Amino acid sequence: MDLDHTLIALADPTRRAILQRLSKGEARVTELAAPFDISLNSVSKHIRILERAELVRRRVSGREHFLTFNAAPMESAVEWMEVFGNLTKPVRRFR
Amino acid sequence: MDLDHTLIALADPTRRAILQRLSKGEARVTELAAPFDISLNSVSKHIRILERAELVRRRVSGREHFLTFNAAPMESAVEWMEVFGNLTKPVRRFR
DNA sequence: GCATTATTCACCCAAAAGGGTTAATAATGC
DNA sequence: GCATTATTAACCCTTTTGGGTGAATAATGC
Repeated sequence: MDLDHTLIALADPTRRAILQRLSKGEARVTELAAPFDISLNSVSKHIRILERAELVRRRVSGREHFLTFNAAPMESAVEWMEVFGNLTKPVRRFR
Repeated sequence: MDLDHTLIALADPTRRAILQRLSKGEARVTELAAPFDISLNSVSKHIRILERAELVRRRVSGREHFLTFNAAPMESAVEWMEVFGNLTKPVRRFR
């Protein structure tokens, strides 16, 4: 399910940090990798997982890959959780 | 982080189904396992992951383990996502 | 053309996840 | 006491994850 990909993508602190950075505006892979003490390659793999979840979109321009944040899947996840939360509250019928 | 445990726990469809069931009221391990075509043991492992995230609480009474849903971590996760979502909207200062 | 830069690909590795089976433990009913 | 029931523990197996390195590809600057 989509929700799987979204939640898996969000369940890692490095990926959440990448999203935090992207929420401030688009960035290239190298820029995203800079603050982390892991290889560029490793960051690239995280980005792929974020792309699979469609939380990140890629625009290639020449040799540069610009990444942007896409909130939609996160909004779906929130919605799912909120519907869920309501299930736990008793439904008031015929009030 | 706690958020890690919460999101990891939520990122599996079997575990979400278990939570759905628990949102309707407490249940024993065997009752939870019944609808799934996987071993009792496997369900037991899923429950452990849900407990680690504190999405599920356990009350042992004799040989029976009663499990209940605890929404708090999910609410934290929603809150995190909503704060996040707001980051993506430009801040309006001095209006 | 050629060195440089940006990024991915193809591997290797260890740890965790998700599944299984077969004990082991613990409480219950008689 | 003893069979039954509820649950976990201890293993095994495969796939995924998260990390690495080094090579390959692709575009740029000159």
